[in-house]
Amino acid sequence: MPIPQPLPSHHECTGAMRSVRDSLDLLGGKWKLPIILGLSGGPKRFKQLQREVTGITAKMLSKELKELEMNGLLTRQVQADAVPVAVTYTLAEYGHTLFPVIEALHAWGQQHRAHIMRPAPLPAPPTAVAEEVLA
Amino acid sequence: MPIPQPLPSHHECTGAMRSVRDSLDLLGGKWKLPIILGLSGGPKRFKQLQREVTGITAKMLSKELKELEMNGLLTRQVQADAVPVAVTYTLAEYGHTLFPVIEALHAWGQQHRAHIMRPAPLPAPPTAVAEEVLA
DNA sequence: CCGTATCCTCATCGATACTG
DNA sequence: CAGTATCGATGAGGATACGG
Repeated sequence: MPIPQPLPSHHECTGAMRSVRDSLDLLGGKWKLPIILGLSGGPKRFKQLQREVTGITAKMLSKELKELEMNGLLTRQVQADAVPVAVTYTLAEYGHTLFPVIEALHAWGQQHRAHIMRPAPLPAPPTAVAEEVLA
Repeated sequence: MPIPQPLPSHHECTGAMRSVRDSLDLLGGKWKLPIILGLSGGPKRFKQLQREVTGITAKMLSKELKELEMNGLLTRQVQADAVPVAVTYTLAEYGHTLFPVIEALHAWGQQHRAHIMRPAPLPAPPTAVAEEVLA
């Protein structure tokens, strides 16, 4: 089964906003990022992934994986010969292009939490800390 | 009225994810970014902003502005002497720290839309195009 | 003009049970 | 193991009307 790609049109958005909304649609929701982060540690089976992404139900995991696959962010391999069937999910090359985005969100979020706790005049702008995050 | 800052605990998230969720909570939803983008063009009045952010209702605009103010991203000035009252919203210095994040979302979203249309092997990674976006 | 109050709809997400 | 089916809760967001 090839990968169809439904994209919300966001016809109401003017150019710049549309791209931002596209990203948010894909990364938003409760589980997309946790799943991607989980897979960034290497290919995983369904159940394995469910254990890693704490709290997610089979229904949600299945649904989210389907969406991520449709967008080319991960690939799905079935070993039909095994009993019971084994399915492996792998973060696609293309999925790696999300890392800068995730890193930006991570850096700002981290900085913001500190900012809220002790409102300093001008806290240092976000710096690169992505690598160990995704390790 | 000073600015209280409620922060969802995300106690279920392990370190890295929590920061990402913090950011997504703040930028997620339908209107946060459009409002910030709208204010990036300079201070605006309530009605003015509502016209700029097409489709938003007074209720949502009011609610979102309150949240953004609580997080220190914008400031609210009231000219009580004017009739009728005039209220001006300004993107705070701190709000500017979001630009790199917005830029990352914008760049990836733009790249992704192209990627979906014509799946090239390795499209050029996101490049800097933030400044004119926010102009 | 600057909002708030009320009521409503709908998508998202969770719980549980079940199938191949 | 890898999901699907069904039902139900919750909250974001919209429509409309009204108050300061």
